[in-house]
Amino acid sequence: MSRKIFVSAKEVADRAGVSRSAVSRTFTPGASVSDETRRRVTEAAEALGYHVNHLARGLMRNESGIVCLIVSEMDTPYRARLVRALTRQLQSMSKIAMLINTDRSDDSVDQALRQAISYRADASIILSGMPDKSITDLCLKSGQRLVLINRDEDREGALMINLNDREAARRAFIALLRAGCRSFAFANSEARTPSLMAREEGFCAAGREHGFEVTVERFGPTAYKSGAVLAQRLFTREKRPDAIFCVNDLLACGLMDAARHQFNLSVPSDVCVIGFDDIEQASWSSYNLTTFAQPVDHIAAEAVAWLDRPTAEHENLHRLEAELIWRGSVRGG
Amino acid sequence: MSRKIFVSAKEVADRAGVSRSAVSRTFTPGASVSDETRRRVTEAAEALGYHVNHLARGLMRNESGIVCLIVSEMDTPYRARLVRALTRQLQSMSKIAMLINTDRSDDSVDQALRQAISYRADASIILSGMPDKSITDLCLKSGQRLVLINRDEDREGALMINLNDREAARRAFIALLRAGCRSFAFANSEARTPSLMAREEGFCAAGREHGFEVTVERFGPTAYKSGAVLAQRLFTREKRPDAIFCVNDLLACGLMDAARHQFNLSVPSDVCVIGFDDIEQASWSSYNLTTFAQPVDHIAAEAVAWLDRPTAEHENLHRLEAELIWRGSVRGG
DNA sequence: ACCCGCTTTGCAAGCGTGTGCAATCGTTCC
DNA sequence: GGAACGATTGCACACGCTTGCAAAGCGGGT
Repeated sequence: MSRKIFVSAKEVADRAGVSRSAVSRTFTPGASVSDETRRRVTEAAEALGYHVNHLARGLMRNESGIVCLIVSEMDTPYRARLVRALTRQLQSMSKIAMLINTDRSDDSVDQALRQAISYRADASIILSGMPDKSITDLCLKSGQRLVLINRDEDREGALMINLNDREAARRAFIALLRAGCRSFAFANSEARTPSLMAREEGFCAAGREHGFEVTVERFGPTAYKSGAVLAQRLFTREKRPDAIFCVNDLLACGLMDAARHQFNLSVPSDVCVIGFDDIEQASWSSYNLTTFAQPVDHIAAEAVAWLDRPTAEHENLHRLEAELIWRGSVRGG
Repeated sequence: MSRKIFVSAKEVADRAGVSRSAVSRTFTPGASVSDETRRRVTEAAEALGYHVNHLARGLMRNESGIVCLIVSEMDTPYRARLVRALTRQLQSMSKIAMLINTDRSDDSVDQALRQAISYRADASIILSGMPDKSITDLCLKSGQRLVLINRDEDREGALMINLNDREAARRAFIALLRAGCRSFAFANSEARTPSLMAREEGFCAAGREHGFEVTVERFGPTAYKSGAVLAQRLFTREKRPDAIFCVNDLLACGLMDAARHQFNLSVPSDVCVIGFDDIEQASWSSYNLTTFAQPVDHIAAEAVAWLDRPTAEHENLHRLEAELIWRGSVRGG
């Protein structure tokens, strides 16, 4: 099949007139090599186009340098940005990202973790879906690090990075209340992910505390298209809401577009809208959406930094705050 | 550092009461194993949580199953979609994607290819940037497959998948001409990538053929924000264009938003706009942008399929057509 | 009873690397 | 001059796997 011929340390050693160990040591930081040998080795390596075989190195060192990113619908703006931030961070720590797409079925997160084990990844970072406990246990028992981002479910021994969704939802409600709104709605998808549900519950709870009923609608995937359907449902009620908190920005964009083009409502004068994620489109002037920014770079930095820290049983649940970005989709501000 | 303890074939063999070769063969499709042994091995493997070590397997087989995706600004809608399609395709051929981010400096695409070599990747797929010839030669000489997507520059031995940008640009011009436009402009970034320049040249050439001068403006990166600046430049000319072909959709969205909100122009009655890429936002009702769809799935499928085909020196330049998606940003249609 | 052919199995070599251990070499100190 | 010491270096084994090769098992035909 594939005839691949890479140059090995042996050949470099022969050309440099040293032993193979010398070559190995030259490429191992902190190993004992004289300047002269190092010079001759690097020269020979350069001439031959030698590159250390990371597969073999990983085999010996029991440390592959590979980190698996497990994610579905990775072309979603928020996910894509997170993946970008993670790869950048990983590379700056001289690790490398393996990207596993779990779009297909539901057990494919488990499949992905099996891949991670097969390639002896040092760690796996899960951005979507939730694996079975049996397989995460296997990972952890094998000594693999595990990071769950916005997954919310508990996994002893893994690092969990979650947003304070409830608190953000509460702040959203207060912002809308202060803007003079009196009829509140929450626009959700049917995904029922823990973090999405936390936003819904937080918003409803805040409503109750202030003596308001919150209308909740759920439909379809967490995407632009669902926004139109939710708009249809919300704006045809006898009591039209004047404040809508959307579970994320994509949905908010779809809802705003429907509100304007389909129901001739204007934002924010007829209805105030708040989103979540602060995707790039939220700042586009057609939307100018007030929303909560996920601290993407912060999340990525924290996840990656944790990989190199010695295991501490305690304190591996990080809860970060989402920052409210004021734009024009809410009155006042 | 990291104490990783994975179960090895030896342990499975011991538990199953067979030789280590037997377990290896059990996990090698097409190898000669009796049903009875296979059963006992799989059972033991299941119980122990055994997974073949792909690092070691790659070492022996001289085939790692790894394919590197080299890409910068991967959270851009078009790039993200391509990456998603590629990972899906690769996984369906039981290969795995390594994602290398080349956001940083300019030589980093060379660095990325060195990583690909270090991990003995079977192939590299380059979505952005252009590596030095010396390093691509090293890859090819080592037997690595190389795919360049929309890179346009020639590399003997690599698969090159390009769009017919000039032809698309020509069709864009004709579409605008038929819509009754008489004052044409091309909105470009300063990136000057070959494929972007081909769109510009194709559009200008078509204009000349029909006896029209085409105004060209270039500014900044190929992004939403640049659209506003280009709108500023174009709409403050004494002779305001009534037709603008934008080098991509992001830029077109920015330009349309500026046209509407800043210059009170309406699309398509005051100005017709065509974009390129058919990103998701192009179909959002705020934009409803007529644009050219890149055959993303087709590109991904072709790239991945080529990896398994025996080397054919000829015919490794594929030129695909972009499909014109008619929406509402051009009159008539 | 013997031989032939086929399937299955174990042995052992090898893939390219890291690293402990002992040997070598050059220096310094008494 | 000799001993002690630190810096280098080479040898050889280990990592976990695949696979060619030969041996073993087995059934059928003569």
